[in-house]
Amino acid sequence: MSQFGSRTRELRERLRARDRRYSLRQVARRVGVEPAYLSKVERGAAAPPSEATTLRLAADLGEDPDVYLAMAGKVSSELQAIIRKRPKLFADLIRQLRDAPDAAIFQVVRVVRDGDW
Amino acid sequence: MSQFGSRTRELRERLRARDRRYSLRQVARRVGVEPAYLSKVERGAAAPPSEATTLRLAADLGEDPDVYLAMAGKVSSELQAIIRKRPKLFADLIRQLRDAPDAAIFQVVRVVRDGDW
DNA sequence: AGGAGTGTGTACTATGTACGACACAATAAA
DNA sequence: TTTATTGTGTCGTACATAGTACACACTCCT
Repeated sequence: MSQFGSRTRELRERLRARDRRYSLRQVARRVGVEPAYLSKVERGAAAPPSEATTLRLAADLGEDPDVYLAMAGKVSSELQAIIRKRPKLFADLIRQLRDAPDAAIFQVVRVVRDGDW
Repeated sequence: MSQFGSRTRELRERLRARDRRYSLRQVARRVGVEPAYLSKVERGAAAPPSEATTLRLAADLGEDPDVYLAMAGKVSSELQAIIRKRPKLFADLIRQLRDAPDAAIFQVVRVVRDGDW
């Protein structure tokens, strides 16, 4: 539904063209799941894996963890913990930025990072 | 563990002192759960309720939804959806603000809201 | 030709989530 | 003093999550 599976397969096959170590079975072994399970996930016959498994998969395929979690329909529990510490502040901020253009958000990140404000 | 239960009981009893309609049973009825269940939740014998139930409870007790969800160890699925649409941007931003003082975050909210940037 | 490696179908399962149903004793209201 | 209301103890359960185990047919080396 969120194309997590097909995207994973696409990515893996792309890597596989250059490196035979990216067969479904070998990826499954490195990631620590059964091949049959990964197969089902890639075909969308099973829901995206848990956060932990998704992260190991992202690492193996060289993908960004947050983006990959998002495709799996999740938000990193680490980020959630940060939000939960100051729920009101972060909730307001995030809703405020819901419709802001990418560039605007990026600028906020930069301003905060450079900390001269 | 996150004192969701005891806080709920405390709040409810405070309201009850002024308004008899805040008995455990009547709150449970309005919120749409069984009294036995709410009792267990308040005593910490059951985990905090689902997001939907937590929100109805917060509304009945006049509490902030985001703060109440946070006490329940959750982050609103609405906020999660916003983050998932632009995971990289929001993940960076939130991590960037993890250690920022409250006032700083609040100022970011204000700057964004007033939109003169 | 034979073995290694490949993806997949079917069946099963352990753990967690989120409650409901009912009965009970204690207290408060009429 | 009935009657109603309150909080709670015990038991059960429907559904989702996150997978495992095994067998099977196919393909690729060598």
